Amino acid sequence: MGNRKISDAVIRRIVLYMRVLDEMEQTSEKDAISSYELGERTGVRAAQVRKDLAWFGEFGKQGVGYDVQFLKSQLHRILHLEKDVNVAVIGVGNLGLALARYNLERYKKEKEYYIKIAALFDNNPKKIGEIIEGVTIYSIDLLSEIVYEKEIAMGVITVPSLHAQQIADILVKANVKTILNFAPTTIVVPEDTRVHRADLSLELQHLAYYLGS
Amino acid sequence: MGNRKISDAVIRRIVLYMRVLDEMEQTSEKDAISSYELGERTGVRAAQVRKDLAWFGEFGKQGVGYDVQFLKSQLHRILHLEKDVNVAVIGVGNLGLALARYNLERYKKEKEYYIKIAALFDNNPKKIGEIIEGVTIYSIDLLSEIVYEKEIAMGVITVPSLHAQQIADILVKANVKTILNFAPTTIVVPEDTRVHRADLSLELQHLAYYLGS
DNA sequence: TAGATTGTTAATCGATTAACAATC
DNA sequence: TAGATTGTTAATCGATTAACAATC
Repeated sequence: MGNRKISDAVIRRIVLYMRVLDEMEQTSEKDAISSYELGERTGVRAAQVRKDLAWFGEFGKQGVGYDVQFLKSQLHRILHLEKDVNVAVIGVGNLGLALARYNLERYKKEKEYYIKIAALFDNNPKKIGEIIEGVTIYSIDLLSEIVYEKEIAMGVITVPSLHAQQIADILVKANVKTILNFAPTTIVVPEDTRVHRADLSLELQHLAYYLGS
Repeated sequence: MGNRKISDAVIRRIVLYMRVLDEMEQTSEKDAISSYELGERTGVRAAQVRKDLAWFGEFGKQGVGYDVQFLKSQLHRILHLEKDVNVAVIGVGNLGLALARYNLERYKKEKEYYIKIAALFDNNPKKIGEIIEGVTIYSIDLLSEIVYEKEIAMGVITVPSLHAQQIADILVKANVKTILNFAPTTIVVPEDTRVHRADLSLELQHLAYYLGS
C-alpha cells in the first residue's frame, strides 16, 4: 500500500471477481469462497486473486476464505458500482441501439447492475425524439445541457469514425471525463480524460493472426 | 527471432499500424513513414514500434523509414488479412445484427477489409431464413454443416450468457478454433481453441472504477 | 558527406508466480 | 488441535524504454 497506481489489468479482474460473487449471492451457494475457487471461476491463479484483492485491503480470513456478501459489497464499493452510473450513448445506429437496449434490459433485470443508459443522442432528425426502452433520443446539440441535467458521468461513442473526435471534444467540454470509444480511430483528449478503445473490428482483425497456427 | 511467442499486445498494435498504413496508401500522403510518426499516429513510442516490427523481420531502411506500400502488405500477410476470413455470427439479437451490418458494410466499402460475415445463426423460427445484407440467417442446427460448406474460420458468439457455452461446444466440434465471445461469461474450450472476451458490460463496469479519481 | 533513422542490445520497469509464516 | 487459507515477501518472468552503432 501507499504508492498506489493500480493497473488496468487488476481492475478488469476485480470486475470478474465481483460478477462471480454477485452470482453466488443470488444462488446462495455458500457463505465463503477461497482465492483458489474464485480463481477457478475466472481463469486466474489463486495467488493473483489474493494479490489483486490485497491492493485494496484485507478482506479474507485465514483458513476460511472470503465472506461472499462482504467481499461482494467491497468490490462494488471499489468499482464505484454501488449506485447508478449515468451513461450517454452518442450515435444511435445499429451498434448504439444494440448497446442501449442490452444495457437497459440488464439494468431492469439485475438488481446489482448499476450501468444506467440515461440519454441517447443522434443528429438524424428522424431519430430525434424517438424513445428507446423509456430513454429519449436527443439532438447532439443538446448534449452539454442534458449531460448536466442528467448527471451523465460516462460517454459511449458509437458514431462513424469521421465524427468520433468531434463528439469527444463536445464530451470533454461538457466535463465528461470517461469515454468508451467504439469508433475504429484514435481520439485525442486532455490528460485528465480517460478514453478506452472498444474497437470491435480490431478484435476480429487481431484474432485473424491466430488463424495461421 | 527463433523462440517466438509473440504477445497479444504486440499483435493488437500491429493491427493499429496496419490501419494507419492502409489509410496512408489510400490518401497517397507519402511513400515512407518513420517509426516515430507511426508511433505518433497510434499512441505508441517509436522504440516500441521498431521492436514490434522487428519480431517479424527487417522492414525498414536506416535514414529513410518504412516503405508504406511494402510494410502495409507485410502486415496484412502477418495478420493473415490478405484474403477473406469467413466469420459466422451466432445469435442475431440487437448486438449480433449490429455487428453483422457494420462489418458487411465495411467489407463492401473498403478494399482491404477482409473480415467477411459469411453466415448468421439463430434459433428463433421467425428469424431463420431472413436475409441481412445478402447473408442468410440459418438455424443453429445447421451450424456444423454450414461451417464446412462456407469454410468458416471464426465464430462470434452473441447469444445470451446462458447459451454461450453450448454454442462454443458446437463451434469446437465443427472445428472452429477461433472464437470471439460477447456473452458476459467465461466459456471453457480445449487448449487448441482460442476464445477472446469482448464483453461490453465489462468495459463499462471497468471504466466506472475511474469515476472516483 | 551529414543527417536521419533503423535494428538491436542493455537497462528499467512492472506484473505474475511461488513460497511460507501467520493465524483462523 | 490440525488443516486450510490468508496476506506478503522474494523470485521469476516478460514487456517497455533508452541508447547507440550501423548504415541508408
